[in-house]
Amino acid sequence: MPNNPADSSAADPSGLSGLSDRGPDIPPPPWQRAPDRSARRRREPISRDAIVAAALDLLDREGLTALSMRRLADELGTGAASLYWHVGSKDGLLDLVFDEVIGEGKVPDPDPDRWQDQLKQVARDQRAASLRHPWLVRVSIGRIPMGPNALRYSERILAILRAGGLPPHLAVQGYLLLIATINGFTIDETGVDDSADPAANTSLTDPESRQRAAAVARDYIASLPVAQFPTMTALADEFALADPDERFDLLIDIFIDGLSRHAVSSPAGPSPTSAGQPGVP
Amino acid sequence: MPNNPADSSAADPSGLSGLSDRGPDIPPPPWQRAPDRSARRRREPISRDAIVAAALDLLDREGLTALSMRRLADELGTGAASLYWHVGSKDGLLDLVFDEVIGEGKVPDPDPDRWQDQLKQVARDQRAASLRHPWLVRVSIGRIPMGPNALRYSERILAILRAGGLPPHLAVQGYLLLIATINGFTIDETGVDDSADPAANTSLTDPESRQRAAAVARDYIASLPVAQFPTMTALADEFALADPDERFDLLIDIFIDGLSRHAVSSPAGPSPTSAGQPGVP
DNA sequence: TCGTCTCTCGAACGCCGTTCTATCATGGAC
DNA sequence: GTCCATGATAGAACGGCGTTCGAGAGACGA
Repeated sequence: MPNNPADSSAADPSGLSGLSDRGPDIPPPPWQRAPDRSARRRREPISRDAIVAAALDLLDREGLTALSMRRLADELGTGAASLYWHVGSKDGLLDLVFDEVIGEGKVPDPDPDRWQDQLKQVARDQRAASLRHPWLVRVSIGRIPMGPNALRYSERILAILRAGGLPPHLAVQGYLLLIATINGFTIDETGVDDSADPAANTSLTDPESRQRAAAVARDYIASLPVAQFPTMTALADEFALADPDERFDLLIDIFIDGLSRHAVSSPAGPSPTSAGQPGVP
Repeated sequence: MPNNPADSSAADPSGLSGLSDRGPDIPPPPWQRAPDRSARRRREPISRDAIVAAALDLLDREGLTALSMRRLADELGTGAASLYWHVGSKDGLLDLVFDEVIGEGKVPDPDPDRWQDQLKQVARDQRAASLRHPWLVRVSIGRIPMGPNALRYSERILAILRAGGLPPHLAVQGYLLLIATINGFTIDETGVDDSADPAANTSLTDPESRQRAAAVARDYIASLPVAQFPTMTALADEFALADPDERFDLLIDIFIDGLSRHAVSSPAGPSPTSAGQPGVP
């Protein structure tokens, strides 16, 4: 009789479910741990939200390359196969994680007089989020943002563009281009990969190591043959002085100013109420 | 050529790599074929250029996911381990492939009166190259372009910017932003991945399937609750009409026009000969 | 002839995403 | 109280990946 019926009520209440390990009364060998199942069993059923939260945590802690289904399952104290019941695939999981992070972004209610400043602030916030989660842009690459949070996000940005007087066509084009422009800037700002292991995420946050890397690049460019690279060698210092914050501000200034000038010269009716939508004045 | 990348430093943390199976002097059993080695031996030594060419061919034919070291070695009639003697790593190989493709791009000699048109043409050419090689932008992501062709490419673009009268700082910033902007646009234009297998690369080239995908997106957006998404539902048709060519032209118009206006309002001396470089008038 | 150097490559290591399948726990139907 | 459908877990395996190791083949100068 393999199990004591008195104390095993939690583990095996049916009593003799007996089978699995063949012989009727041969106890399972000690080296293959069949028991203790009750300890971890019914730990509490992992939920899809818990998986997404753990994935987000793991991504922020160790970066994109550290996220594997096995590793994530370990983090949750379960097996990799269990995750597939909840999220379908790794790509599906990344869909959920992406939409979760997009939900962090706050977009203000449209103010027609300040639409350009509002857009610039949205752009800065988006870049800040991408620096906070260096894996974000890379995850977003092949992904059409159609989660609920992404839709809300798009809705509010488009509302700002329409409130600013941009005609429908230019509003949509401008929105798509704004996102693409921000991503294009941020994607090579977020380095090769991620924090790796020992808080070595120096390429982004630490200004000193960035300074050092810039100096190396400058020295290399300056060392090129002048006859073949007259312009670059003359501009070598400028490569070292490149400040990402300043460059990003320059980019969105160029973009939003240019977009607004295209707006006034657009032939389409500038009245934003042409579509009869209630939320946009 | 003394560039053997194998430095043979300790790569086995467990230490005990030597063991597994083989005995000291047991001859190989006849059923495991040691011979016929002479038949394929000295086929002709594969070169680094041949590897790069084969990788480029494989990428263009079947896309980024199809490129693995094993697959590429098969393509060359050799073993995967052989490639590592020539290219060091897959990443090193991608460096070479990337620089090879960058070398395709032709940048005109600077014409001070036409610098904006010249830059726009460079941008269009770069986008065309990224559509011709849909894997290009994805390969370029974590990669600092420092190969010989990339340096020549940068030199010529910077020469155009300087010839246009942009001060040194703005020329470098504008160059970096131009590349980032083009990449940001092209990266989500080149789809999820690649041609996969049966000439199914419909997402980019075939206008009909793109039309159909746009119609699906429009219908989905139009089906959203109007109360929650007043702006998006009103603009649903615009999402279907989005023409990438037109959108790209709009983007570089906005960018180059904005850059040129920043140039004239810049405090730095606009004389392009201030650095004493011979190649730029 | 010998030794050294360049180059090839089968085998293995440790990872990956994913699937199969056996199993357990639970709760409603009878 | 018993039975069964269902939700959920997870070990084992499959095929593939990048990379390394070590044995060896050929070329070539001494």
